[in-house]
Amino acid sequence: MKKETRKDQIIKISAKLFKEKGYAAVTMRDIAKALDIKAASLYNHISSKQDILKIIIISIAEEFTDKMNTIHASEVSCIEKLQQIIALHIDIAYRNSYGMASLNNDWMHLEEQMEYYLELRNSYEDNFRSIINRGVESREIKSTNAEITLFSILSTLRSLYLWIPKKEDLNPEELTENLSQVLIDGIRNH
Amino acid sequence: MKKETRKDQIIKISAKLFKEKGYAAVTMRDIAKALDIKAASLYNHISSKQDILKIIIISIAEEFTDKMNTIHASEVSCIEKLQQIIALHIDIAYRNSYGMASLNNDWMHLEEQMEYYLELRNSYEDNFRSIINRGVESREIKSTNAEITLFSILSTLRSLYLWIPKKEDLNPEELTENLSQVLIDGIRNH
DNA sequence: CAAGAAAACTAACAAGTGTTAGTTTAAGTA
DNA sequence: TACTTAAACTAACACTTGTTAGTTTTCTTG
Repeated sequence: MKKETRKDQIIKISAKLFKEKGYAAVTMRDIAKALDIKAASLYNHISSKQDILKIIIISIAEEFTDKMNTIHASEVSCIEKLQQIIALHIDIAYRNSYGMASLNNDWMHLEEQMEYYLELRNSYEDNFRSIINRGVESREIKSTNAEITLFSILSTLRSLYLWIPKKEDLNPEELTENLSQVLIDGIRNH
Repeated sequence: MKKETRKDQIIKISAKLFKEKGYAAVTMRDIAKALDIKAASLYNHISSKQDILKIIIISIAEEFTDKMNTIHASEVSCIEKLQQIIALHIDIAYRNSYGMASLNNDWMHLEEQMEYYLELRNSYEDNFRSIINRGVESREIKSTNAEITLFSILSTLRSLYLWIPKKEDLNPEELTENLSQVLIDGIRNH
């Protein structure tokens, strides 16, 4: 375990500030003040404000895309794949809830990397859609409009970063279990 | 039906720009350019940039809170109340998807009105929670962690604004029907 | 300890920010 | 037509923005 470099600290504190106020509203002087240094000193470690955003967003997006590829390729039932996707989102949201905020809300401020980001995101969503469609074919999943199914699950998972930091009493395993229940089998009592 | 004033146009185009880039990244000159006038001319109609944001957010928040009060007080089953809430979100997202973006993402840039906004939001959420808890007591709703149930439904509904503009083929009634199905009874085929 | 590198500093820049003051033009009314 | 008001304009303001240049301090290592 390498120790935390100054650059790591900058990324971390920036992600926190970006979550609180959004990328555009955070200034280099805000970031510097949070680390108790001057704004110009940041440039010994990062090359621009854009650079900070890029590092935050692309690393998470790549992790999602990689792990989704693994899940998509694995030989388990569709329902089990969905459970693994839910666990993946919960895991990342626990480890990096600040970064998740930027991924969701600040990606439009990427410049050169925007295209690459959108490729990663589309790849992720295509795999997700493919899993659901496969599930409908094999009759594991109801044949309600598959896009609605995808939308509903994905928007819940994408919002986890807002919710997890407030509920520290719940451990990831329990949350994965309960959330899978709710998303897959609904809330109505029979 | 009063005709659209210049102020209405400013609010509308601002909401659109706020959705695309976020409140902080949109300048008064951006808004003016979209209306083909100069930035200073905006001040004949609104008193500040803050003022625009306040008008966008508070009007929607009040509508949600009002209508939620009505639903909460009505004499129908909990499941029916949930369906009405889903219909309410879909209705507003269809009518004002730009404003919904600001409500979700830019509320932290409210200043004097932030406190009031948070009151409205808390009132809304408390009513929502109360409906779910009532449903658990009456055994209409599963007794899985009620906070997870609330979170899951609410985050799907809050994301509708992102999704509705892309799926114009689907009408509101059909969407309400299908989304209720997914959120209440889940996606697993039995 | 000496030397080189890493990381902080001060000072400044050019561009862009929200907003105001004062003026001109267009629209509506008597 | 004359008058009033609404809504546009130009010009400027004080301040903030991301970033660079050049310098000094602190840390690391032989």
